[in-house]
Amino acid sequence: MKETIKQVAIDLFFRKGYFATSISEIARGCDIRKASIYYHYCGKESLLLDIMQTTMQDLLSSLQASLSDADDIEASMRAAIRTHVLFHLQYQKETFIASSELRGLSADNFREIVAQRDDYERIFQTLIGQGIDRGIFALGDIKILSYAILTLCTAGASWFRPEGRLSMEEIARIYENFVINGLKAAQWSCAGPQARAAC
Amino acid sequence: MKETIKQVAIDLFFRKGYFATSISEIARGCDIRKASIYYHYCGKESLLLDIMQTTMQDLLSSLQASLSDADDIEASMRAAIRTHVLFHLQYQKETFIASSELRGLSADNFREIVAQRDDYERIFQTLIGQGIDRGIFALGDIKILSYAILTLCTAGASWFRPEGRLSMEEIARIYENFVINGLKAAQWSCAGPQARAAC
DNA sequence: ATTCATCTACCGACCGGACGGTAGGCTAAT
DNA sequence: ATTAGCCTACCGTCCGGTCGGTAGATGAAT
Repeated sequence: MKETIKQVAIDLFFRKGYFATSISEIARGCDIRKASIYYHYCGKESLLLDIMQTTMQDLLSSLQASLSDADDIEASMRAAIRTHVLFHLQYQKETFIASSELRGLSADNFREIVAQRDDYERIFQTLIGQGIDRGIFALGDIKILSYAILTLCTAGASWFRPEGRLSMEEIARIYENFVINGLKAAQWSCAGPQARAAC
Repeated sequence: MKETIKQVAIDLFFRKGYFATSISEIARGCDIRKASIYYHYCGKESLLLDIMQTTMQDLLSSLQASLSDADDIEASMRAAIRTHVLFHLQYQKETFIASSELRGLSADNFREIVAQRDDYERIFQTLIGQGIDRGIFALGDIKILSYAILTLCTAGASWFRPEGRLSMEEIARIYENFVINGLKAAQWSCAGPQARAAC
């Protein structure tokens, strides 16, 4: 039942938002009464926290798993982007909640989730930095680039429709190439038009 | 006073979210009582709608103005991206609200705002399509590319801090080049590694 | 096999409080 | 005298959360 509550909450938080979803609604979705929710969860926020914690943990371990068998920087970056996008499309509801309902958390819980998010981002920033150091990627602002890349892919969860025209794999491939080429090509923009013409 | 109410609402909706903000809070921020809000606005939702309408209108006319004196496709695309990013950084609160609080609108108002958003997106899709037709941009899925580009830049409004390290112009330039090069370079990803090596 | 205590999972009823919104009165400027 | 602009006081509703209680499963002791 605890898992049922969680799934119903994920669905409602995704569709209506955390603050616009009431405990009674969640209970109705589980076919139990409101008070029974409090046997499994000590409050509304702990439900949100639970969703966010497991999502962030799964996201992080997905990334780590995908990086374990990549041998060079570009392959790692490609794997990271690909995994990031696929995870966000596959767990669309959970990731959308995790990235848009942070305001529903009290200070302590907020810090905890943001710390996990920062750990996750740091992996990308390290990859970008290594790529730049070895001349694989063009010079650029690492933080801005990481924000751009991550939010770009994360935003996929806000417009993706599973029944849509393209499959998750197709979208992941488009994004992977878009980002990698953006990272590589960015030097053109710094070097000016003559460098571009020389290519 | 109506403008004061609007500005206070923008600030609160941005910081706490639409559903987590109460009319009394807005009134407190304006130093008036709650009931006085209803002299200027007929309800909470009409406040949100007002914010969204003016934001979408300003956004659209900004884009149109920036396109009026661009002569070729690449220049138009650059201007469009630049304007899009700058607008989202400059009117960070308003654009964040407009893109994240759509669920606060009832069906009719929702349709109205989404229609404006679609008009806006269509301009980008047309530009991408023209660029592809004339061989300036690589072949690619126009809708996905437009979503990617727009959400990428829109997301800037969610992490940008005006007091931060980089100015709005610097960020706009990074994004402009990132996207343009992504659009151009995307052919590499379709053509395979040998095409990349040939460059 | 029966008893008895304990625990799990749930329930109906209720609470204080906050919410969005309304009715009607006051006041100062026109 | 009228009206714009704001006020106090209030409404019904719904919220998150608590409480005491209970049916039924479990399990050990008799």
